[in-house]
Amino acid sequence: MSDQLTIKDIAKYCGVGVSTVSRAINDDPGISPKTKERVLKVVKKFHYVPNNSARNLKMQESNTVALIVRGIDNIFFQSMLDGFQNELYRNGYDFLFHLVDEKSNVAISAIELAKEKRLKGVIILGGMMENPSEDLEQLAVPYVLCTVAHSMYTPTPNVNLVAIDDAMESFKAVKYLIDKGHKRIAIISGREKDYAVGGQRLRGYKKALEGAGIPIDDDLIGYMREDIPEFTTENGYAVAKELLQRTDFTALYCISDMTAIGAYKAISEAGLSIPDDLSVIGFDGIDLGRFTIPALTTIKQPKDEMVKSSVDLLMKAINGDDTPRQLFYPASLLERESVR
Amino acid sequence: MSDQLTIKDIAKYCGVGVSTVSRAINDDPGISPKTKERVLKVVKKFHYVPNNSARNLKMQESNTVALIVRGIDNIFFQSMLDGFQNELYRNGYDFLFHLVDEKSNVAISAIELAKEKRLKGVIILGGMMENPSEDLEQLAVPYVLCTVAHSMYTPTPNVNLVAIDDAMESFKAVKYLIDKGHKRIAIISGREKDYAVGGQRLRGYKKALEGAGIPIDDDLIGYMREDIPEFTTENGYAVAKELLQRTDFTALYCISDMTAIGAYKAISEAGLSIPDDLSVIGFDGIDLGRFTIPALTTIKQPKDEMVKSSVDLLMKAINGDDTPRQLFYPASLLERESVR
DNA sequence: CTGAAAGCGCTAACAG
DNA sequence: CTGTTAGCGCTTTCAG
Repeated sequence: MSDQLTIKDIAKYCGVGVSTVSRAINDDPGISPKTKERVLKVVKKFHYVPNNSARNLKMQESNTVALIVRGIDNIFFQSMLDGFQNELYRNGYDFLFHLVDEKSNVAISAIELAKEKRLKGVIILGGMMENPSEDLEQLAVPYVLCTVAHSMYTPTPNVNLVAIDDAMESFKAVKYLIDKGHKRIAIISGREKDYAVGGQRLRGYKKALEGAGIPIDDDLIGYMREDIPEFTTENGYAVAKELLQRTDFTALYCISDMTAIGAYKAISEAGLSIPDDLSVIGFDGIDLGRFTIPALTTIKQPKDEMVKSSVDLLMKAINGDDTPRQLFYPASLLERESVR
Repeated sequence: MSDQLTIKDIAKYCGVGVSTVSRAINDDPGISPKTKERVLKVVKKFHYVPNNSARNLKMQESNTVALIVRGIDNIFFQSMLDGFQNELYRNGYDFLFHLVDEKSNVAISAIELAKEKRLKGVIILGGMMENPSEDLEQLAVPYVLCTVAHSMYTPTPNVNLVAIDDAMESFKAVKYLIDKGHKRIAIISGREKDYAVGGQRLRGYKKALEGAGIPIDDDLIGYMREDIPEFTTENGYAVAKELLQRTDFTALYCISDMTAIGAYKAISEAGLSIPDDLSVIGFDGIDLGRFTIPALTTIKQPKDEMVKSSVDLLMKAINGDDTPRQLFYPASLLERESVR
């Protein structure tokens, strides 16, 4: 717990100027190997590390792209992190992961961070943004929104966007169930007031039912409980339990894999078996779904492609291409063992 | 994508000095309400956000404590995040979560971050540190290590430490199995070269067996595969499968709950049933374990207490108490349904 | 109550 | 090759 070392201290100790120290630690070619070695030895000896605030402040630009995520609990997003990091590295950029807490405003965090770190670009992952181009107007660097939801009736915003069509994919899931002969299909949807991802997926559910001439029964619609974190196993368990007590059905559509895993438990406790008594389909395609018993049939989001093309879009934008693009990727039906 | 606004721009636009703007945005009392309002209106109008690098550089101190974690994949650590954040807020500190990637050195990241952000304190969560007090010598602020492992034979380091006794708790798990009458008990351990958490837990396993006069059979020891991320469901699945093919046993001890979940799958695929044919016990006590079928019996780490006392220790240290303490918490056996 | 000016620690001209 | 110095954007004395 010694006092804070600065570049000056190192310079003084070595009997050189601060710029020489700076050159040494930054691999600047304009320094003699001897001096460099001498300086670096001292740096190491005292474990000197430069102050990044000073560095960031001075540097006109960095080589860093930040990935900003709100809330860590989403396991689907977590599984994309590595991909982003690698893809960015591959493109020669440093990667900065920045978590913003649930209460904070993502847009403002992004703007702050961009200034602070002189970012080259920003990728925002997940969450919901009503007016991206407006909220992010002060974001002075290129950015792309990856699976950022906007509310149902907002026209596609004028920004770089990578996403899936939640309503359509949801439709696909339910259609699949219908094609399998199911008529009474329950859903574990998002929160009742969710007009973003949850709302869209619920919309797809209703559309599929209507398309097949099956009347919508409100008893079959379960909304995630407000008193339990969203999209969690626990919430899925609680809602499935309610559903099971309230009414009958032969298939259950869970708008996220994690909630489906909770539903498994409720179903098992009800003495029912999957898929013999009840079919279950999930959404997301997380790895865990391979290991549930039975393995979870689900709608798999093409996360690798989404990661890759998010980065590609950002690279384009960084390199001066200022036409924003909206890329919607098709998800795929992953048939495993939970539907019959 | 306008140009970067600085405090000067705002000052100029308002026709005031920069210090006045600074006072306005920092709620400094020494400013007339009128001017303040006028300035803030302009700030809002242009969506001005100050540059944190400049701010951090200038500020002599912050009010921030950082939580540093290496690698996000550990679901057990994830479940502690919220607790840390709340506990720190409750103590009046800002919370900064900082993720360092697998390749980087946690100690250096901590030192850098402390300088950059003028941190008040640091909590390091998880990972492994051979010589904490040495590696962190340049960390100029108080810190505590929470569940940071050190290798088997290192004496307890002279730092603030909150942890469980991995070997002892592991012993407890295996002892429980033995008391239930099991003699052939397999283990899914960490990587073969893991001398930290994995090694300790393996040690506890061996000790329990020896204590009961059961000879150790290397065939019963499964090491996590090197080609699959550690402590994952996938790894648990792969190792359990190998174990099942290689030998017979009536109980399986998995040193992490996530790997146990993978083992469930392998066991199911082998046509065996839990706990009738095979008992399984995990380690960690993650929420998911409640929802597996059958619910997972496990050793539950007292994470809430560990979080709270990590923060307490840090508060003490920040307030001048410079006696480092090592707190080892007892874990508890959580009997659910997977052992018989 | 307000503005001018110093300086946080660093990098990058620039001059030697 | 090396040292001196300006200045990144901000907060904070210090005068007014």
